Amino acid sequence: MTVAPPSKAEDRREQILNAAMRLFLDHGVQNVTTRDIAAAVGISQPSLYAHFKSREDIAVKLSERAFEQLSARMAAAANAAGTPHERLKCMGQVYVAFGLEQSAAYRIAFMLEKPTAQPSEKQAIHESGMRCFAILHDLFKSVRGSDDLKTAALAQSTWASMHGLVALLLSRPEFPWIEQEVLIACHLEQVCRRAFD
Amino acid sequence: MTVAPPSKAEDRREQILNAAMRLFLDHGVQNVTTRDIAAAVGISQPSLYAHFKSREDIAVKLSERAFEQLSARMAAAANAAGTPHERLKCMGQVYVAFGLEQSAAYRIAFMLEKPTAQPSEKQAIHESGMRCFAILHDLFKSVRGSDDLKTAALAQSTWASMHGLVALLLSRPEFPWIEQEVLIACHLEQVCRRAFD
DNA sequence: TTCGCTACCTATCATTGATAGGTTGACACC
DNA sequence: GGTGTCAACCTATCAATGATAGGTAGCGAA
Repeated sequence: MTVAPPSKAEDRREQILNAAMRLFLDHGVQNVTTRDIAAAVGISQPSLYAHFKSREDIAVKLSERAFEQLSARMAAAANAAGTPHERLKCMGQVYVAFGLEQSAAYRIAFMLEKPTAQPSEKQAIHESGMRCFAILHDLFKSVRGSDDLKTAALAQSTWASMHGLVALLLSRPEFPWIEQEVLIACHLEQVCRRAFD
Repeated sequence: MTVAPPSKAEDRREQILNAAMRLFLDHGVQNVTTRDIAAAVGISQPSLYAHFKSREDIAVKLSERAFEQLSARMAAAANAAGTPHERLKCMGQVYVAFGLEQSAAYRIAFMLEKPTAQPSEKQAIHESGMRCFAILHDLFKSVRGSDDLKTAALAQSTWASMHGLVALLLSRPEFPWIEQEVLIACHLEQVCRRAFD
């Protein structure tokens, strides 16, 4: 039967994704070639195309996978105990920590210029991000008890502030930042204060 | 005398920069080739290398030039009349407007992954950005009357929030944003409120 | 004229992402 | 056993791209 062929192909796919993620993290998404990835896996470069449609496809799949983790962590923060203010702050901590840890995935999702952006691939990564934002938006809707323009504006503004810190820390590591933990704590405090007003 | 040779070379350099900026804005920084730029100017592709060290060098020069404009606009906002809160808000408006208008330069400066980042080129763009941040930082220092850790934290946090909005609007144009002007106004209001506390 | 310099050009690389087409080995079926 | 089929992989090769090598037309000064 063809019920459950835990095919070697699926294993290879995992190997490729793992190797690519490691290389992306170590050398930057833009500085890793398909030949690098293939060599890390131990196969020829064209063999990658038996498992993925393109180089970008590998990156997109990695990003989707990472965003499922982020969704889960954000949902946990949203459903945690505590005041809405505390939950929002927790969500912010989770978001920033995710961006810094999974920097390659975060870059792919939010910081890379769209190539020609095939609707299909872009759509997938877009929906991953949408699910994450929806969790934040829902928190604002439940706290404010409505879904008006102001609520959407506050949620989008809050997201922008969270993203800004992650994006700057990733793209300008040489900047004379104050101690990172202090900066993150201060930023989240500023962002969350009166966030729902 | 070699006093003032308003050489044709300098004109060509300007032509190249102008053509490159237009192409970067129209098609995205990553989707423009050196051949595209050369064709737009009407010269051969290798001739570009008589005026610029590399493709990235063109991008860096464009970015530096744009950041001088930004510095000037931010300085004007900092020295304008009004309360510190008003001046900060004005600076935010200037910053966001700049990022959206000069999106190619903004991307080059803040949103592109560093290649191997030659110290020389990276240094130049880094200093351009530093000068802009210094204007923001000075406003915080003068308002708070000190230059302690908290002051630096607030200034860096504020910058991150500003950057976040620009970066997200540029990188996710397909997101269902509320009306842009409303979002920007709301975001600046949130960021500037109690910014100095 | 002849030097030398500027601003170009054509020809050509090496590196990439991607495709074409063939080969191997395992398994099913007669 | 022979034979077909299929997945997984390979080598060879493209086209596009950034960058270099080396030559040349024009022009002003000695």
